[in-house]
Amino acid sequence: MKPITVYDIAKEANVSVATVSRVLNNTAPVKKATRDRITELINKYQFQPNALARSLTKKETGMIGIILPDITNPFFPEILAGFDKAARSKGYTYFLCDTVSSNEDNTDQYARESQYLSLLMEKQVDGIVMIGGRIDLAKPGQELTNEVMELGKRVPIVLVNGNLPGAGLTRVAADEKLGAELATQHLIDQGHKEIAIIGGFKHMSNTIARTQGFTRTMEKNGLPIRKEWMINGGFSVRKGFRFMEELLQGKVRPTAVVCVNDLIAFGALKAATKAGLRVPDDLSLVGYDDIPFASYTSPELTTISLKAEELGSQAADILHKLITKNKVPKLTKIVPELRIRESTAPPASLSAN
Amino acid sequence: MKPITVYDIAKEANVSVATVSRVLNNTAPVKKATRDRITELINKYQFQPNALARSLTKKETGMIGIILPDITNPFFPEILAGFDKAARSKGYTYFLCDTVSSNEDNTDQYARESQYLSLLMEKQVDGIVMIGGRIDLAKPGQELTNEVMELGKRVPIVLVNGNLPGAGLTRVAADEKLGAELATQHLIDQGHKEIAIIGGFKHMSNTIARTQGFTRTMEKNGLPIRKEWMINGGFSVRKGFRFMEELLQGKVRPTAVVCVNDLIAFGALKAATKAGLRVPDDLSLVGYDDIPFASYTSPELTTISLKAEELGSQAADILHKLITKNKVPKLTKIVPELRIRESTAPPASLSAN
DNA sequence: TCATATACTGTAATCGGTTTCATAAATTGT
DNA sequence: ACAATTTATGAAACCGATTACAGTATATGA
Repeated sequence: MKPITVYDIAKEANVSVATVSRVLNNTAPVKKATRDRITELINKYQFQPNALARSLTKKETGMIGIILPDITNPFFPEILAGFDKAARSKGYTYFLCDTVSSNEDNTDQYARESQYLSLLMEKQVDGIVMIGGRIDLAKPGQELTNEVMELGKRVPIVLVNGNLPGAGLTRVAADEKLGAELATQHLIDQGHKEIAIIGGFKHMSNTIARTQGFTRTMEKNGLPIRKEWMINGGFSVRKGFRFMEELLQGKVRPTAVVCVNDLIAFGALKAATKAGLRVPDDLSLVGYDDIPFASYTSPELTTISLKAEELGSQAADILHKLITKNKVPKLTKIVPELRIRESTAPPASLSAN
Repeated sequence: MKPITVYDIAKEANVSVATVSRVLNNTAPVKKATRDRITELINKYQFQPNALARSLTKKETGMIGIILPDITNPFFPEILAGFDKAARSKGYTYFLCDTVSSNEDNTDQYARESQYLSLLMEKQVDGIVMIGGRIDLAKPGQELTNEVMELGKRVPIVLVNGNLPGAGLTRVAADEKLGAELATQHLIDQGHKEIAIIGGFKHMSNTIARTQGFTRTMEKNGLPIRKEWMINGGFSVRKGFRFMEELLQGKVRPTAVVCVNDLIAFGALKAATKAGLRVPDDLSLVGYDDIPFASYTSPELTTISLKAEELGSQAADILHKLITKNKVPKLTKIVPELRIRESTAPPASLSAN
């Protein structure tokens, strides 16, 4: 029951393997009669050339690797969907490498990235996409940077929504700061003055950028920023719940809060609801990321779309260009969009007027 | 800048490639001095053996393929997380093959499955996992069945949550009917008598099983089933919204509804909320799947956990056994669990008593 | 008609490993 | 001290394709 090979086909067709290979790849003219005879055999035996053997000589595998933190976080499947579509249309298949969700102790995400990186090299992938993880760090360790940088010399790498300062790698990224500015300005435009921002980790670049966008917009509008209204320490619904509780315990309460991501916003929504507040009547909430679930809640969540699909498809396009030795910009910025839904409204003080 | 090979190492170490291979795989004794010399060179050059070449002779790649409909549907990432963990611990890397989310016209999901199937064969994967798609059909076409069945003879295949009757393939599946029974009985236990069921497609096996569980439980409890309270035609939030609207327009309204999946439940929740109903006070809702979001809404959704992670990890374990020629049961059933949260309560008529 | 392309095909090398077989060297047992 | 193992290593075949090179047959042109 051995799988059949070009040799089997060649023998039965009374030609050499070279000729079989020629009709397989249409790489040189073959007499019609011969070609027909061969194609017929190929169909008869459902012959499929062994991709390993082919890749070994061709030095290209049509495989790429995508490394991301946690497929269970709904933001990533969105990116992946965009990536998948674009990658496939170009003939690539990809390995999914999740560095967190399969990790019980959660302690060595970066080690896991390294493992995957070298695994992918062994598998001879044509390119690698990295999303999140070490590239999300505000100040990644130099070793980590070097490791990826070295690899970048051997195989095309695209960084999505992150950076390794100094590594000089090609990136595709949402304009995080702009997104936060959009969110904050939207609240201000509605009349809010007492605005808080919650969620994220202060050692992560996206948190920093988003916070910066918030701060800058507040300042630009001459609004005060209260330190106790800037809470971080996580990205989860549970954390969002806690942060909001904390906010609600304060003597003065904000009338609106910018959440560093949608999950935090959901947690905040729950906490607010539980405390008897009505969103958006008593409190406005803006999320960030626009995961699909954002439009499933009631009220539907006003949020910032990072256009995850586009992020993914751009990553694939750019990686492809890199692989085919085309020139690409060092940084492709995706501009985020405000998605106004139901969780934001003018503050009660205003509507009471 | 060519990548270095065993030959390079061999030459510099003054040994033959065979010896290098030996220390690489620990497959035969090598004199300590020689071994040290070689390992040192391996480290020096950061040598990584080419997996293509290795796989070509070894006839095993350590790669598996996982085919699923839509990574954007939060149920699948859960499965994937479980799968990932188990698969990796056994040394596998996997190709993610999404048959829907990257598909604009959505018309040829099955064709896509076929393409992926043959692609995976070319890539010489050690095994394949299929989730959803054609295996979810109540009565899949014979051609589809045959195709997969034939493939099953050449490479191990595990079907997750689905079936191809007659193909005799190994399966891992949640007990769909039991899940629906649990959900329905829970509502009945709370005192509900007027119960509807919404969502799904009646040509799909899971919908059929879930509906059957519902029907059977209602009958067992001597409760009537109204035909107009059984609505299907989709799995999305949008559809759930519509179905619930439809339900609410009827002269008689149910006091509880079983939703064929969580997304439908979210839609139903929105529609109910919009109509001024309070869940669970005025209406109880049970979901199905227990996707992560289920506990993010308020009220949190009572639902049936199919234990997606376990489904995934079992699939990986079983596939591994198949690959390593171990015996496995034809069908591994995962028993679902009722997760009681906040969307169910006794009907108003009762609490009014 | 003869020189020159062009069409068609085969031989053998190659990709980068693993593995069988053979052989030499070092141990062991008695 | 010598046969019998065991250790250590190399030469070469092999996995299943692609492809450079070479050669023959046919076609085209002057």
